[in-house]
Amino acid sequence: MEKEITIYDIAKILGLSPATVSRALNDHPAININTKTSIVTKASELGYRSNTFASNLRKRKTNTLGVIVPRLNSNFMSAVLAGMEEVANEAGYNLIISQSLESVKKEIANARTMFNSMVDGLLASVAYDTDDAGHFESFVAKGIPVIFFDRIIGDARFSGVTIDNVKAGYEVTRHLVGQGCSRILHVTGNLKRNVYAGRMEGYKRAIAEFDLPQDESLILVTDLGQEAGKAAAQYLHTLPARPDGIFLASDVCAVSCIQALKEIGYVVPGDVAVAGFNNDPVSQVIEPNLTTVHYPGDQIGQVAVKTMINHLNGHSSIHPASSIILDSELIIRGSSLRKKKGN
Amino acid sequence: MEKEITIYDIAKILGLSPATVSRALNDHPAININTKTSIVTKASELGYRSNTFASNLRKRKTNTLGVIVPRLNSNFMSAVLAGMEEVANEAGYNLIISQSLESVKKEIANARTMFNSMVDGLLASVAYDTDDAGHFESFVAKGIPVIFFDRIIGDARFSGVTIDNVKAGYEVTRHLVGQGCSRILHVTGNLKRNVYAGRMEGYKRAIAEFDLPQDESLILVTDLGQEAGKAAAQYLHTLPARPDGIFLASDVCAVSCIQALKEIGYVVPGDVAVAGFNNDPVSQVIEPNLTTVHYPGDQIGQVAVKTMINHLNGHSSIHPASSIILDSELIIRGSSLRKKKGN
DNA sequence: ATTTGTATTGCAATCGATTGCATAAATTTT
DNA sequence: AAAATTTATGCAATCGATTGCAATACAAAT
Repeated sequence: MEKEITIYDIAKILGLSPATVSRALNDHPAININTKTSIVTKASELGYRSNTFASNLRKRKTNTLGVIVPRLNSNFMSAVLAGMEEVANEAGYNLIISQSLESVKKEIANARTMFNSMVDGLLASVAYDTDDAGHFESFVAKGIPVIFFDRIIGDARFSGVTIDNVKAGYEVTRHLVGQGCSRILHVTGNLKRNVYAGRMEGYKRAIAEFDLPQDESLILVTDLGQEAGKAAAQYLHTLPARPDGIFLASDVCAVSCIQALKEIGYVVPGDVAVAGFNNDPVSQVIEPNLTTVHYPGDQIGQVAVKTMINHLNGHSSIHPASSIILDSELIIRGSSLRKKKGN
Repeated sequence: MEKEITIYDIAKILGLSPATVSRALNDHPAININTKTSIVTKASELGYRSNTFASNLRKRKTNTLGVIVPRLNSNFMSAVLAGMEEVANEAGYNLIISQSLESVKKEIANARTMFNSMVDGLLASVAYDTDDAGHFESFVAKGIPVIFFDRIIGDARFSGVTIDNVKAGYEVTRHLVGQGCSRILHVTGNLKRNVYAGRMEGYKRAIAEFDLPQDESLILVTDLGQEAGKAAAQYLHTLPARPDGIFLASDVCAVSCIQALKEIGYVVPGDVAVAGFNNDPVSQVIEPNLTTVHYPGDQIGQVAVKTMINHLNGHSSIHPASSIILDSELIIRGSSLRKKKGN
């Protein structure tokens, strides 16, 4: 554990002042090119590395972004993170990542940690049950930008990066209708979350537009887990007026639902057409392949971080309230295809 | 952007010295209980937050662990990260995560960044092509612990957390043999990596033990991607002496292989029994369900971080060279089941 | 030769928290 | 009552890098 080289060491060796060394290493224009070269050379020769803490302490900036997600281990989220990491890394920012495990309590704790770590900005996708943005107030108060992604909070003080869930939900439902479905069950998640509320609204719009039954018993609020998928299949089986289509707000849930439906004896899409959401890898493995909505996780991550960094550099003028809406895409596969033509 | 509260502010208000305030906030035993209480109260009243940089600068410790992974967006890796985050968070450590995208060059750059960020310890799973531990030397030199996980480097100066890949590979192969397979194709990844080399060695041992053909044409080195799975199916189809079993070192690859096999017209497991590795979610969706090895990602992550933190706290005495081997488990499913009984 | 300008470099304070050592006050021992 | 402890607090240096404001040197202009 040898001692670290500091700018003082370099200064002493070269007979210069620490100030000059510091400037040279930061490529300050006022330093003579020869001096600069010799300093840089000597620095790398000695294996000098800048002490981030001293630097951060002085500059009051951390070059670190905080990220809070509900869960790390979902296909979608890891795509988001991969996208974030890519952009952040390129711009010289580090990411501190934490997961709330869908618990508001842990989310609050994580936010506090991020706050105390003095992140330059915060990127968050909120937990299932989060009611308000109280735990993000402190960031606002200190002028630290907060950007929500995917699961955003409808609050005028934060911007968000997401897709048009209403439109996507509408398109899925319209597609099912186009395939001849006339009673469509919608399986969704906690409606506090924009993503699920939006998809449901899209569903309802399409239902209304095509004069289909607006039956409350056709909407099932669940946790969208694997069990929920099975339960949805059972539920459908018990309904007197049997639905002939299901739109589930998550692929993982949709897949287990299809499995359960097949077990009960239904034919997909013959008896029941099924559509999911997310374009998870499992959607291309289940038989029949699952109709779904491609959800650009990596793009969401990239855009969120890009927006954040631009904002930190003062290069942008995003209104706090503005949201960035990325394109999603309906992907039609076997699980809903009953007709050869049309959509 | 109001100004931050510092211990000096608190000291002034309470008529004490910054030293006392600092000690009180760190629960130093020499501080009077009443003094301590009043300081803590006032601090939270003012919304004081400790400046990590000043603290780190003085303490020469960052409470941050660096993590380098090949890719963030795989099911296995996100499980690992989730496990890591859980343990780290609980112990008050932050994680800085970066991905090499399977590129040695990026891995080297990431290592340098981590080094310059002065992480207290480094956790790494190396890229496909990484040949040596050169870029981790600097950590060793500075006495910063490095722990590899999953894809470890066989170097006496680093410890690692992984599973017994040889044993797992052996068990998979033995199982296939037990199901009546007599020509088993093994599809693997870059053999520089212990995980693939180990699985292959296990495969070879079983092959030798049961006197099956040790044909080099039965070993296929690929990148284990989806395309590789399809290619493997095609390859099998072209072999004059048709294999009746395939052991692929990754589920994702195995699943696309099964799909391609079925497309060509093979019956799984009737014509060809298939086994994968990782227990990825897709293994339970493909039909027939895929026989695989459960790979405890979250445990690997948890253990790696626990080991690291114990080491940092001086609580442990892991020899640098020692490795921690976690249990894996053969999970038998339809894709390899030809007989009703036995394995 | 004097003034003005320009290019480089240094001085010294600053960013907050920590900690070894010293001091002061309160308590106990002799 | 004086001495020895114990308890509680303060002093001041330290951790490295940054930066506004001089200061110096040398070239150009008058």
